Amino acid sequence: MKQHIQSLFQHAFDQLQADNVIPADHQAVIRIERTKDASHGDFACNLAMMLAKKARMKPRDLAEKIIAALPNSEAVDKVEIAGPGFINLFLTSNASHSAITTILEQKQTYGLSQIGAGKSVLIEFVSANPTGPLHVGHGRGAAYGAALADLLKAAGYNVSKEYYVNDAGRQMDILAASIWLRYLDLCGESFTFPSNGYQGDYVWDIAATLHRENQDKYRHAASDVFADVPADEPDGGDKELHIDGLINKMKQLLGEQTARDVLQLGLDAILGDIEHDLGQFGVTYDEWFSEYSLTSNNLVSKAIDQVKDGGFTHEQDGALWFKSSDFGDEKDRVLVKENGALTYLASDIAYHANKLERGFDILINIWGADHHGYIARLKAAIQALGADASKLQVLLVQFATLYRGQEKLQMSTRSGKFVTLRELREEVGKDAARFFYVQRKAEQHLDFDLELAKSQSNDNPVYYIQYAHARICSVFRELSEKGGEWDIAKADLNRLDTSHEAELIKLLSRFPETVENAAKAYEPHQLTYYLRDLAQAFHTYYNAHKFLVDDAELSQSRLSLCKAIQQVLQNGLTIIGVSAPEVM
RNA sequence: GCGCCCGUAGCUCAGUUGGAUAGAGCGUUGGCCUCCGGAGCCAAAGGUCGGACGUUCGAAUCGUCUCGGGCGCGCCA
Repeated sequence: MKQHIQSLFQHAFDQLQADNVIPADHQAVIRIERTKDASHGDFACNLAMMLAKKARMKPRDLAEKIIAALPNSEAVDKVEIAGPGFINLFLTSNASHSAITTILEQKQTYGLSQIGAGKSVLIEFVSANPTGPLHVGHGRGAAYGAALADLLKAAGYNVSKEYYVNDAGRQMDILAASIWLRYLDLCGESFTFPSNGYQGDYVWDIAATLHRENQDKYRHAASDVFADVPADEPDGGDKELHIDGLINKMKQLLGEQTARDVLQLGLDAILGDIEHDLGQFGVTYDEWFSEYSLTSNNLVSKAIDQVKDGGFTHEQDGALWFKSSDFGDEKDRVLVKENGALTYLASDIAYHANKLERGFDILINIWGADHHGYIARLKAAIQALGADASKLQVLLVQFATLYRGQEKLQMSTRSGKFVTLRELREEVGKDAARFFYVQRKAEQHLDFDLELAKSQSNDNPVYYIQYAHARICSVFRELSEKGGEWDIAKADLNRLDTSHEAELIKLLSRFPETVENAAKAYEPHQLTYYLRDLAQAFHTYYNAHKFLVDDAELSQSRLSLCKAIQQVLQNGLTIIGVSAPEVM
């Protein structure tokens, strides 16, 4: 409908240019807006005010000429000039009601858009180190990423979701060493666990598996393991040197391959746990991309060579540097350390080279806000690889602060209260968690109140919206219990003439635009506000009018409207990963 | 010190990309049918959009400066 209106104005604009009212070379973007106030009609256009200067006319005079040039349309009831020169359009009731029939015909596909047709997007999100279970801090990235993916799909994009698994590097070695040490403990060795090792219970669980499957096969005397290893921090040494010494000793005593096997066992267990957790959270991936696969296939050194061949590196202090400052980064970054080891950036460049090779049109990375300093160097890398920096969109998600009512929860591992995403889900439920995480714009700090998320009242927007859906379902249950049946053929939508109904129909017709705007801006939160508005309008309607009335034509008309509302609530909730229950 | 994000009602936040009288929820106050689900509805009160200057027909929105809060500035990942 909006497009139809726009084409009318475009026609008028062309006409006025032909008549030399507006300079022929002038280009104008015609914007049609929804009105806020019903007295301003359904749509408004500010074209007259935009062009007044060019046409050397008063806005209101120009508006009259524009209106005179507007082609006739069956959808438009009347046109008015208002305020400083707005042109307001009022739709005919038939045109308004067409939204209902459209929704009932298109069902689940109502609201889908084609603005992304033919474009492919890779969304990488969460990508937490597989060294332990997911934290509530990861939840926001998970909920936002999944909702954004579904939103972009709804807008017609071809979307792939990916989790980058950091299964190479020092953190993984520390995990492997932690598992092996716990295993040695289970074998009966006694020693002090390193202060920098992973202390969580899940490490014990993995060690127990290792012990169950291999008995004492990988056992070495603690005295051998700790011989010549630098002292730990509590003993006056350095915790980093201590753990590195233990890692080296593990590789030496077990051999590289066996050490990798231990690592792999831990990795599989933890990653399996993460995948299961996210699955329960309604978040799934198309690809789990292994960082280790990059190194083992030599892709990292290949990527470094590519950057080097482009002339974007230099050597200094025995290290190889990437001249990212050539592309606007504050300073250059190390790719290969003095000791020959690769930096995280090096494998990240290889990873993004791989993403580019796979031919995506848009690469979206969702990161925690604390990583914003990293954006410039990665964008620099994209350019060094010969691609356009704008291809990479890094979306930052601010931190969420957990509250229990007034009480702010400390999310430290040590406090032991409420740390994992699983606990959050178990406490407040998937729907509430998903909704709360996406109801704020990503760049807003989020206060997540557990009490509110659990409360069953108007305070809680999730239940409020779901309740609207369930209520409609309940009306139809009541209808069939009374032996009635919904049949739109027996409806006359012109009977929907109350202000409540006009408001609802207007909201329903706005859904496709809302999806489009939210997708363009990467802002799923726009949907949460839309859904709340729609639910509220329905609850108001419900209290003001009865649907199951003796007047069959009226009753069928109202039921048709209800059915359309139910459909849109369902479509919207689905995009943000929240269920639309028939009973609550 | 430099960079990024945020400052809107007592609290938590929207604000259709520069439009008409700045909107919701919570909280406060007062109301609602023996009725299709009260997890609901109606109403009232509540504002110098952090501040200043600028851009123009028009600014919460754009620009400069300034104040306040969060985060980041490793040969860590």
